[in-house]
Order: sequence, then C-alpha cells, then structure tokens
Amino acid sequence: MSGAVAAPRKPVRRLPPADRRKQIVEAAVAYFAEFGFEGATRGLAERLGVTQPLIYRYFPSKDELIRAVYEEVYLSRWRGEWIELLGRREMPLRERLIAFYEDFARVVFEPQWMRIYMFSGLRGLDINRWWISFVEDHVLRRVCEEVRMMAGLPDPAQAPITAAEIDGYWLFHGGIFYYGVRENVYGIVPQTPLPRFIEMAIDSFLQGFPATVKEAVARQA
Amino acid sequence: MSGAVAAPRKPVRRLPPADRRKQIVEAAVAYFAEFGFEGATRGLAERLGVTQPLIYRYFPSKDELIRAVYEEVYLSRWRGEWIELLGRREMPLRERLIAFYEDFARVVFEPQWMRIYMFSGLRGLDINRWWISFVEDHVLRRVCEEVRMMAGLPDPAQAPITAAEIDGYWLFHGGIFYYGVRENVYGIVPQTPLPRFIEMAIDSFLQGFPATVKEAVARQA
DNA sequence: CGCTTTATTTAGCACTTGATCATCAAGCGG
DNA sequence: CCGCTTGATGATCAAGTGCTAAATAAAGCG
Repeated sequence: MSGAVAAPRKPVRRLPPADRRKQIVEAAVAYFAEFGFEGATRGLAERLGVTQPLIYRYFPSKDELIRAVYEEVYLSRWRGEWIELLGRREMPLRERLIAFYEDFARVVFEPQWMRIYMFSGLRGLDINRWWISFVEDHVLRRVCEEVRMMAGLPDPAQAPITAAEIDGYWLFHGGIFYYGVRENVYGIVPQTPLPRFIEMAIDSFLQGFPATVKEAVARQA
Repeated sequence: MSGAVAAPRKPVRRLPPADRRKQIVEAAVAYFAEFGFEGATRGLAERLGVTQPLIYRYFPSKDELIRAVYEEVYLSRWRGEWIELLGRREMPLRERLIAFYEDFARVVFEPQWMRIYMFSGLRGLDINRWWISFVEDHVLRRVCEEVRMMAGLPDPAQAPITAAEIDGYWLFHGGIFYYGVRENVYGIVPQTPLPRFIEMAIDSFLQGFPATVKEAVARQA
C-alpha cells in the first residue's frame, strides 16, 4: 500500500492467449456462479478489467464460454484418486467412506461448484444427467460393491449390483449432498459440523444397509 | 366440440379483476418454473393470450408478481393437515411417516414446485431460508418429537429436541427430497418407484435413529 | 338507447443484451 | 528503430427488456 497514487491505466494488457483464456474461464465460473448463466458478458468483462468484445475473441459465443465453464467445474475438479480411495480394502470401509466424503465435500460443497451445478441443472441440458450417472457409476455403484465385499455378500462380478441397492444408497448420498445445498446455496448454518454429519450419515448407512441388501439377495435367490 | 369453426377472435376478454389476477399468477408459476425468473413478461403475456402491459395493471412490478408466485407456491400449497397427521399417535409412526411423505411428495415433487424452489433459492432472497426453517419447525422437529415418544425417550416438553437430532433427521429428509430433485429437475427416471423409496427411507431411519438418540441422551445426562 | 366505468390494447421510451467490425497499439523479430 | 503480427479497444447494431401513458372498446346501469 504505497502512499502515492499510481496511474489509473490498465496494468496488464496483451496477455498470451492461453493465459487470457484461462483467466476468462475462471472469472466466468465465479461470475456465472453468482449471477447465473444469464449474467451479462459485459459484467464479466468489467470484472476482468477488460472490454466485452475481447471475450468474443476467445469464445465464438456465450454458449461456448458456458461450455468451457462446465468443463472446468465438472471435469477438471473431479479427482481420480477418489475412486482408488474407495477401493482400498486394507482400510475399513467406514474410514474410506468418511475420508472420501470429507474430500469430496471440499470440492463439491464450494458455493461456486454448488451454484453452477444448480444453475446448469435448471437449464436442462444433458450436463447434469451426465454428472449424475457418472457419480452413480463411479461412486454409488463402487460403494455398493464395497459393502457387498465387506459384508460377505455375493461378489458383484457374479451378481451385479441392483438398481435397488443403488437407489438405496442414493438416500444417504443425497442426504449428505443436501447438507451442502443447505449450507452453500441457501446460506443455512447447520448446527452439526460437516465431519460429524458425515460420520453420522456413514454410521447410519453401515448399520442398516448391509442387512437390507442381504435380505434382498436372499429373497431373490 | 361443434363442427363449425368459430371466429379466431380472443375468446375471453374483460375478466373480473380477481379472476384475471389469479389467472396471471397461475400462468406465472408455470412460466417462471420453465424459464426462471428472468423469463420475460412478454412471453408470459403471450401465453395468457393477452398483451404485456395488462400484467402491469395487476402487479406494479415484475418483482411484485414474483412475490405473488412465491405466495402461491410456498404458502397456498402447504397443507395444514400434514402436521396433524404426523401427530396422530393412535397410528404407528412408520405408517404416519409413510403417509406424510407420500402426500408431501405429491405436492412438493411436482416439477413446478421444485423448479420454483430452486430458482428462488438461487436468487438468494430470504424465501428459501424461511421455508427451510418452516419445514424444520413443522416437520423435522415434529418427527423427532414423535420418535422420542415412540421410543420411550425423554419428553420433548422437558428435554427439548436438540440440534443434533434435527440435523440427524435432515439426512433422511434431505435424502428423500433429493429423490424429487433427481426425478423432477434433472429428469432422471429412478428405478425404484417413489412409494418403495419412501418406505425404505423410513425403515432405515426408524431402524437406527431411536437408538442413536437414546445414546446421545444418556451421554448428556 | 346513451352514458359511464374500466379492462384491455397500441405505441413507445430508456436501457440492456449478445455479437460484429474496423481501428489501435503492445511487443517481438529484424 | 522500424514494421508487422495480433491482443485489445471503440463504436455500433438488432433484438429484446421492464415499464408507462394515452387510446380503445367491452360491459353494466339508468
């Protein structure tokens, strides 16, 4: 904070294209998370300290910019290690699940992520359906498999995970997710801190779910 | 359905103000549910078969119209009987909960209701916080009280329901709610039909929750 | 019927939106 | 230091936005 006032000129101009593009996408994530995808490109440009037509040098249309935002949020924030973590059988399932959800929440419960998710869901394009089936395949199904193994139930390789099992686990996954919605979209301050909530959710799950599956499998056989 | 074709003139004009107002609000619920609150008043008017300035005869501003939409969705669709149903102790709690959620879902899982809820949540006004604390007070707390009574736990009148209990129940309530989001906002078709999902959720809940509360109460005393 | 009331329309203003294009100037190679 | 490439700007368009005020015409009453 120097005392003297500097010239009010634009301090940074003429960035290398790759840098500028990245800068625009990151600002767009924050901007659209705040105002929704109907937020004006002029507002975004102003926030970047840049004129609005510049955006159109990097993206042929607003829709294309939005696609880049989707990519940044949905793809580049996904951590491949999560899958590996869920399958690490030398660790008790309970610990794996708790570790996974604490890390998962660190990314997904960010207001930016949550709001982009909800805005994009309401636009009704396929992104959210894609994400949900992605999560279903890579998280929910995986968890159901691990429960099978842990509880000495039929190997998923032989008796595939049923839709009922996945929907059953959706109750818990959705319940945890909704904690993030309450906190980071609606601005509620839950009394129970997140780690405790996660722990409680996992314990509720592990307490009842394996027996339910066992019963369902037995009935089916 | 008469055979002859009628004049293509506007069939209804000059409605009594109360009727027209109601008609506008109802169309606005459907319209904003579809396009979000940034949907244009001209589009809404067109859908009503009416010119756009007419809307401004009934509502001084678009914001005021949106407020009327909130009232229609949040207030007028709430059923007072739900509270009474939850407290009907001559009926087993399991049955009460199942009946409640089936009826609650009939209203709340409607795409219109869900989308208005999400759009209004993202606008960040107080409506959603109000709704959540309303539901917390009238549903979640009530359910926790009924669990206390059913399980022979301390009377809520003497030992008030704790935040931990309510947050604990949020897991299940949120999990059920999220089924509606998947189905009616994201357009997923869950394999498990809603009544079965509700039943499963309630059974998971009743199986573990009372013991958890009992333990927490004992630890506290 | 004629008259008054008022629901509804026509016309339009001020402003914002996504997008385009000619122009400018930063910064590098020579 | 010059000149060229190209990142960035200024000016602008056409379409749309919320909202207003005056004109129109449907309906009720005497």
